[in-house]
Amino acid sequence: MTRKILKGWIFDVYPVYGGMRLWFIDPSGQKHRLFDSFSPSFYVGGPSSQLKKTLSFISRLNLPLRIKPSEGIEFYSGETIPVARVTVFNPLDYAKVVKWVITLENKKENRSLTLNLYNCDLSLPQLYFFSKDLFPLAFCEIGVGDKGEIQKIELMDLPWSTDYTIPPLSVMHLKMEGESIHPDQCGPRPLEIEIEGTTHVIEGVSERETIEQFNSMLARYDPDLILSEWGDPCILPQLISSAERLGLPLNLNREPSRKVHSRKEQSYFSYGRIVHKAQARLLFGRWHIDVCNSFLVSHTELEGVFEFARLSKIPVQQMARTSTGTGITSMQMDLAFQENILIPWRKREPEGFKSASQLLLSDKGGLTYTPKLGFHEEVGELDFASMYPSIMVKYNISPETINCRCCFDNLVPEIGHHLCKKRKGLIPRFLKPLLDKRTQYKRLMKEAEDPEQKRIYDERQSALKWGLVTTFGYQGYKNARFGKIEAHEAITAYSREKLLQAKSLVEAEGFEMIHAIVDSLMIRKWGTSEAAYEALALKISATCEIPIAFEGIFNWLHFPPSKSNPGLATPGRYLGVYRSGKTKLRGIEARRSDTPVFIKRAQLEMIEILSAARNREAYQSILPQVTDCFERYRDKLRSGQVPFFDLAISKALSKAPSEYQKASLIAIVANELAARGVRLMPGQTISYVITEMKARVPADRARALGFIDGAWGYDVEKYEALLSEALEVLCPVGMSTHSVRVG
DNA sequence: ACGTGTAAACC
DNA sequence: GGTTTACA
Repeated sequence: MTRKILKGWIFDVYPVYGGMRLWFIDPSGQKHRLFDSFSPSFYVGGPSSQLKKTLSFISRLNLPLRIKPSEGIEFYSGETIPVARVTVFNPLDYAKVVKWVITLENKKENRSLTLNLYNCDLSLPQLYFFSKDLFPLAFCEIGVGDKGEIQKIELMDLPWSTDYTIPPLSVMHLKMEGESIHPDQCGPRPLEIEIEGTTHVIEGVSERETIEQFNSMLARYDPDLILSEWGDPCILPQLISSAERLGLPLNLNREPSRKVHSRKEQSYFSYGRIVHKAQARLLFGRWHIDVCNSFLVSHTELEGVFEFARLSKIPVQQMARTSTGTGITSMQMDLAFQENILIPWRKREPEGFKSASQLLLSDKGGLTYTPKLGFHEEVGELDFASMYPSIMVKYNISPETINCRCCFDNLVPEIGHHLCKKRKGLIPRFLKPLLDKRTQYKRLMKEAEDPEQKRIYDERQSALKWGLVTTFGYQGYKNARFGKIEAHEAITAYSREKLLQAKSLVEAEGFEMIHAIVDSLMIRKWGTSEAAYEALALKISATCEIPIAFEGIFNWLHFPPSKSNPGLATPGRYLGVYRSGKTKLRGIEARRSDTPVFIKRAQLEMIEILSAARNREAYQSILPQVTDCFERYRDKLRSGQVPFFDLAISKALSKAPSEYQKASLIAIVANELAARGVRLMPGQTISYVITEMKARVPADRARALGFIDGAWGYDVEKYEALLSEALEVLCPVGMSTHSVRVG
């Protein structure tokens, strides 16, 4: 038996008969199709008579499996309990066996006899990576037999490493020609493929030729990654169905004889909001990532997906399409797995009893103050860094440590909960290295000289930030595997205490509060130096026992009046410029996803002009320049020459088009699209241009971006009004004489 | 398979 | 005043 030694990266892993297919890429970019034997296990616990019956049933299933007495740590109690370990020899049988046990359980009438299942609802790649201590994109050395069977894997990499490398990937970019509009929501356009710096447009040819050209492109370049725009909901399904119809092969997969895996689209209701997940097309031995169908790609680029895949041990294609919540849950499950903690199948712990007075106190969330209205100079900002995760680590907040059976004296402020002092919780143990890794990336980012390296570190730290934020959110989510509402309440209770402590400290030092919200303070004492702020931050950190950082001093900071209550400012809508020249924008048009790019561009340009102002007088004297800028944009609008794409407003549907009661613009356009045969699911985003806001016939008020043509014009007056609003937030009361009113 | 509260814009 | 969407 010849034996080859390979060095390289784990690229893709999925179950095949008797084990896992493992695709490996070596430093020269060569791909290796390997096999690793693997038999996944799950655990069953519960009353022994019940357990015996169930186990004797599954042993009669006629599937190769082994049942062995074993033990594991129960998550909530921390006690070691006896369980039966069921090992399924063929991974392809695994889901079947688990399902049998679950259906058997559901048939039981007597609920008190219900069995507990553990480690049973993980995906096979996750189970494989957890049990073999490997992870996606891990660099390792592999001993391979002559049939591609893996004999030995030596890991030369760690998920917690910050200086890892990514294999050399050949990337094919796949999209429809032109602007990035959902292909279902516009007319037909030719396919555009870009690879190795060349762009190919497949245009004006038959379906057959399209498939043939696409196949030859795949054969010629053999890409590792197909990076598409709308590949999940449109391009791949169309290619696949034409190939099927014409009886042609379509070699999207590297694994021969495997069909492309399809996941159906779905809309689901989650806490009063409809979320839409587009259908997905996943490949075997090759990655397909739709940049329009990935939260992580759109917020952190590919580096964030790689970082998350390595830490969560979820394969790259799946990670790109899943939520950060699923990612962090997988990281937590991995930690539990390594410590022999049994991973609960479903959350069964009922919420602890809460009295009415507790209810009033505990459900308050973070503190929010009403900011001081208007224009301010010399305001300093202090932010608690990763406040919620720091609190969870510092106070040992975790579902199994909150209201433990032992430490009744270790009370959470305000609310009646207490926390364990004896056992370190899973969540803090998971968070500590995550917080540290993000700190490291932020430091590396500052030190890096190469801008490309800087970008990579920035994307990775930003991915970890999403992980940290979600960990807090998940504590309050009723179906979270490792979450508990009481833990959520404890975190916000501590956060309020910290902010109040910080507030009274700065006020005692003679600072005036301009604004404070959750983890951030904006304060002023005329003439305070940066060094004095740094000293103040140290003092607060010492008192509060969690780190607060000095962010900078604002040359100016403006809280515009609320539109519904002009006497008050709103906490979520402001803009300012630090002495460093950096701007901070919150809640204004330029930050909103439903603002047309034309308006965004105009507002950002006006803010850019204002960012030169160092104080009130300068701001006031620059305002005429802003007015000039505004007029330039206004004239462009009036000329009628602004492209529709720049005027498009994008919004998410909250219901099916026919269910809208009011003829809002989004309802009008959703119905227009539906009439054109576009299938729209709640949660999907649509884009439209306002054609005539006051048209008597609702259908004339707005048109879908993808179907609007030169016969239509846009509503100049309406867009001018939007532009004026974008200007207005920049004009503080008392300085407004320079602003131009349009009407 | 992410929370609650709030603002704002429209019909 | 109700409905709808978006943001922190």
